[in-house]
Order: sequence, then structure tokens, then C-alpha cells
Amino acid sequence: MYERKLPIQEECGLDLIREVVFGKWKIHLLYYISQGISRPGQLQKNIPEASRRVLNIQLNQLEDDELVAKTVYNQQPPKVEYYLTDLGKSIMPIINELGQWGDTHSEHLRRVIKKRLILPEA
Amino acid sequence: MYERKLPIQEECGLDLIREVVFGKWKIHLLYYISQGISRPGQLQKNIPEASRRVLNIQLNQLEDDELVAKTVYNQQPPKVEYYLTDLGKSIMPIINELGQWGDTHSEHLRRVIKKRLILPEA
DNA sequence: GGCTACAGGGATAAATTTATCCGTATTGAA
DNA sequence: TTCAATACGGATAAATTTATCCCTGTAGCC
Repeated sequence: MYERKLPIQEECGLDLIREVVFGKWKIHLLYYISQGISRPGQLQKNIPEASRRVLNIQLNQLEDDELVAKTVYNQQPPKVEYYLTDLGKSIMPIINELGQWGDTHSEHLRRVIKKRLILPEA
Repeated sequence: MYERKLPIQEECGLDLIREVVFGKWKIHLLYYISQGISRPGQLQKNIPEASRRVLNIQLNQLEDDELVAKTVYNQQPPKVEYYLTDLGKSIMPIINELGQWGDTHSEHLRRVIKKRLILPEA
């Protein structure tokens, strides 16, 4: 994979959680899996902005970190189903709150995010 | 600053919140500010692993996104105090839960994180 | 003058994460 | 036989984020 050069911070709870859920699509993946969208293809359809490749990478990381696990059916064509581990389930209430907070404040958030795109006038 | 080339996702609440709090030190900054650690120098002492520069950058971003605001005292040597806006305050319960979740599962999390450092045996 | 405390930001390199492109494998259906 | 469906991962480029280094400015103290 990738050989780290900088130390990983793991002092406090905030460091630790950042390590496992701060990826571009990780909270989305956890959310959809918690909603019963379990197969890779379905997850991809639900997150069309993400490439197949990145989703696979982030699913693997979630699996390495034991937030999700999968069942690989031994058949052709392949069939795989992801599900949340107990640890993964335990974090869902918080991720749901994050999503709700974002929805609740979506107007404000879209406004401040748009400002980033405005180039300073010449 | 930096001129973006890729579009910013802002479909759902999870996209939006990611944009404003997924920085290496943002949740830490929000946490300490919520605890009354308001001056830049104090924040730096509380997050010694982070460089002065990055903290400034991330504080500016939090300010741009209106999660924090600051009072600049017109005096020498300079004095600045950050505080949470209403929007910033509204997110603290969730950030506190994230920290608690990380603390609660710290043993597990440290274990899985350490696995990342193990180089495959020759 | 030189040093400290305080806060801030430019410039650039390095690290890390994502994006893109392409190739593998198997079964069944057209 | 060629194509679709299903899932996986290598290799490399590009984008983005962080790390590093260094400089500015002021008031007071020695």
C-alpha cells in the first residue's frame, strides 16, 4: 500500500476517531451499509460521485479497522455483502447526527462553501 | 490560497459536514475553544504535535466557515481570542460524542491503527 | 542594541489522498 | 464467440493537505 513517513497521532479520542472515519467517503459508506445497502455495486450506485476504485480502497480500510466486515459468497458472478461490526454499529448514532447537523444547516454550509470558489477580483 | 480544480461535493449533510470539520486539527481546535482555551498561543500549547502554521490555517478556515470568530485586541503585544459562533456551539455535542467514542474504544482503535505500521515480512 | 512575547502569513517541499486508466477472472446468455 | 454482470486491485498522475523554514511588527526589559 503506502509506507507512512509521518507518525500517526493517537493521543486522544479525537485523534483516534479521525484516523478511522476521516476519509472522503467513509461516513457515507458506513451510512449506506447501515441502511442495508450492502453490495459493492449498490454502494457505488448510491455514491455516483465517487469512483469504484476509491470506494474499494476505503471499504478495505474500514474493514482493516474493523468497522465493517463482509461475506464473500463463493459463486459466479461474485457476490459480496458488507455489514457493520458491533464497533461499526456503535458509531452510527454519531454519524447520523453528523448528517442531520449538515442537513439542518445546509443553507449556511452551502453558502460558506461557495465562497471558497470565488476568485479574488482583479 | 489554493485554487480548486475538482468540484466540491455538497449533495447531502454528510458531504457538507465533511467540508467544514474534516481537517487534521479542526475538531481539536473546536474542542479546546469550547473549553475556553481561546488564545492562539494556548491552543498551540494544547496541540503540540501540530505546527503553528497549520493551526493558523485551520483556524482561518473555521473562521471562514463561521464556526468560530475572534476578537482582536488593539494592543501590543497582540492579543487575540477565539470563540465559538452559535453554529460552532451547535456542533459541539457531536464532537464531544466523537471524542468519547474514540476514548471508549481507544484500545481497539490503537490496535488496528498500529497494524498499519507493520511492514510485510520479507 | 539585542531579546522576549505575541500573532500572522509567504514560499516551497514533502506527504498523503484521490483520480484515472487498465487488466484479471468466471458464468451464462445472445 | 463476444458481451454483460460482478468484484478486485496494480500503476501512475494529479490534486490536496501538511510540514518546514523564514520573515514582519511593536512594546518593554536588560
